[in-house]
Amino acid sequence: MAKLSPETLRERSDHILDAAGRCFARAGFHRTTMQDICREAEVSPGALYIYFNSKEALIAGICERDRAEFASRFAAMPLGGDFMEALADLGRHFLEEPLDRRLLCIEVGIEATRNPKVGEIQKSVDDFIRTSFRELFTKLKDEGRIAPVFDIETVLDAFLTIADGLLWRRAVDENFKADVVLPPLLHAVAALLRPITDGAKS
Amino acid sequence: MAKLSPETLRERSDHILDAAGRCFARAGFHRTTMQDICREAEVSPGALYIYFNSKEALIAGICERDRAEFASRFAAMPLGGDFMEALADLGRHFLEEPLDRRLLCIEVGIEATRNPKVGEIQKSVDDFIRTSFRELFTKLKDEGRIAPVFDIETVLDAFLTIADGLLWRRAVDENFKADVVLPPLLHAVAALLRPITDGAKS
DNA sequence: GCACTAAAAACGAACGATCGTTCTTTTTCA
DNA sequence: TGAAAAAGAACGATCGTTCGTTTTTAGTGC
Repeated sequence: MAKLSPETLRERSDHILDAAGRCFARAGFHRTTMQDICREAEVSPGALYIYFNSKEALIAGICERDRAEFASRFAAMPLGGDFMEALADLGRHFLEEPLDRRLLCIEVGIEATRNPKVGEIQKSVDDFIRTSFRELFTKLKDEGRIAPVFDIETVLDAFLTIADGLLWRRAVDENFKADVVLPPLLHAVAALLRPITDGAKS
Repeated sequence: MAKLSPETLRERSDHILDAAGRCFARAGFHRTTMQDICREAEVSPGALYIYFNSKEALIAGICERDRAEFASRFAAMPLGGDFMEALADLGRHFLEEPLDRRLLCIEVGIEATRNPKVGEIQKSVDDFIRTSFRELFTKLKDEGRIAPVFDIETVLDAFLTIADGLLWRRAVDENFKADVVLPPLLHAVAALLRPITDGAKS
């Protein structure tokens, strides 16, 4: 008796995760202390350790949640109609995220190269994104709506590299302006995909 | 009397910096301990602190040296003749760096967002690179060798974002293959610059 | 060229601070 | 009221750094 309801448990765990996310984004994984997170979440160490039994678990938790959110947001993107316009929308949406999340994204990416557990989580997002775009590009090619000069896998590599450039720059460059870079980058991507408009070459 | 010659001092300081660089690349700035660096350099803490009086100084030293090396290497690049070929060379050269340096590059970039001293160093590299390419693109445009659709500054932003994508991916993606991504990315960059070949539009 | 010397360089045990984590106590709630 | 949840002082480990000691080194007189 006196066990908190699953919803309450989930609520408090999320609350701590939120606080941890802010701390990690602010100072990086290895410079934020457990005390920092406790202070940010207004929770005692004892309470924190009920929900996460190590700092590692907290990092993994952040990564996992970040992954899930990104995947679901990405999956909800409508890539059916005018796909170049949809890509632009995706880009804009992607670049409107708060600074917290931007830095966290980078932080996770680096941690993934050194922490196997985080590495696995990160890999699953990467695979998800790659697969999603591969399917899209393949479909578009099969339907004759694009005529890429390079094969799909190569175009995919280049496309994802450009996307990573945005990922990096939006986090690191304080003067970053989405509406400036997005048009030329979409132009560059169009050169890779070579979309067919009205059956005539562009 | 019995003071070491400036060359010897420089030698040993470089030796420590080398070791620190390897450690930092391996585990990141904030997870490598001074003991790690001492072990790697085969030097006692006391000796290390003669050459660098804090961990901060060591980080700044690494950044500074990295910056200088990159700048000089970049400045030595021949961008005179066929500039698309020169860009390809630059890219290949850039992507052949050892993994150590790749991860260090990313590490420095993040540290720059949180450590003012590193931030200044990083900014000076960024400015140098941006200025170099701005001058190149402006010259090419004035000479009628390129006909970009967007203005120079916008093209520059997009170009540097793509370059950052390479910077990130070559460090983080273990399956990264330079010879696969480089051709399509150069194709994309060409779409931005629109080089003029033999006076005819491509 | 060789002992001698004084200062610089290097050593490495040890310091205080702070880290992640635990544990005893107190509070909260079904 | 009894067990779960939260609190927060305290733990051992480890961090960056220091400091008393030893070793090395370049200059000196012979």
